[in-house]
Amino acid sequence: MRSRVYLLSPLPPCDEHQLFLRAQALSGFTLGELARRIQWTIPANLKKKKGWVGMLLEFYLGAKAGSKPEQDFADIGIELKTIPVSAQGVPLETTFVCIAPLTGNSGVIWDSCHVRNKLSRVLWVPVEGERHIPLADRRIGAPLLWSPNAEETKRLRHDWEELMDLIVLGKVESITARHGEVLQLRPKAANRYALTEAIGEKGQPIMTLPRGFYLKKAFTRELLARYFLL
DNA sequence: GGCTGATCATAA
DNA sequence: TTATGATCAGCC
Repeated sequence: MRSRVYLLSPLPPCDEHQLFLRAQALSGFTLGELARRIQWTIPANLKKKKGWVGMLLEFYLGAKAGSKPEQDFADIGIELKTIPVSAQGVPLETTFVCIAPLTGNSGVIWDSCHVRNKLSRVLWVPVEGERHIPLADRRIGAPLLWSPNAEETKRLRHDWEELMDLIVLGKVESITARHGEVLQLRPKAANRYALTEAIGEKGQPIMTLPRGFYLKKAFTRELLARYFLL
C-alpha cells in the first residue's frame, strides 16, 4: 500500500539556504520523474496548462499555494520563478512579474511598489522549454538566487516610473510592449472580455484589458548568463 | 524567427 | 473580478 506521505508538499522552507538546497536537489530531474513521484498527471503540452511547470516546482519547494499579491515565500522574502530556457540556457519567454495597478496610483512610488517587492529576491529555476522536447522529458536546471544589482535596479525603476506615469496620465491604451528597456507592460487577462477599470485620456474611468509587468528576455538572459559564467 | 498582443486554468 | 501560475500563436 502506498503511503500518502509522498503526496504532501514540504513545509515552507525556514530560510533562504534551505530553499536553495531544495531547489538544487531537483536539478537534473525531468518533469516526468517529479510528476510521477507525486502522482500528478503529465499534460501532453502546456497549451491548456500554462502554469503547470510553475505549480509543480511550487509543490516540491513548499511554496504556499494561493493567489495573494505577495512573494511565494513571504516569510523569507523570496519570489519563485521558473523560466523556460533553450539548451544554451537562453530564456524562451518573458517573465511575468505582477499585475499593474491601473487606478488608485496617486502617491505610489518605486520603493513600495509590487514590482520592486517581487523582484527584490528571486529564486530562478531554469527548466528546459523547447517545444520539441516532450514535457515529461524536460530537465530542471541549476537554480539561482538573485537580487537586482545597482544597474539593474536603476533600469527597472526607470521603466516602472515611465510606465506608471503613462498609466496615471490616462494613456494606458497607448502603451505597447515596446515601451521600456527591461520591463514591459502587456495584457494579462483570461480573455478579451475580462476588462478592468482604468483612467482614460480625459481622466474619466474606462474599461480596458488588465495589464501585467513582464521582464524582457534580454534582461533575464543577461542575469542568467552573468551567474552561469562566474 | 522573434515579438507583441492574446489567451488558458484555477482559486478565492 | 482579481490574483496566481505562465505560454500560445499570429503578425511583422
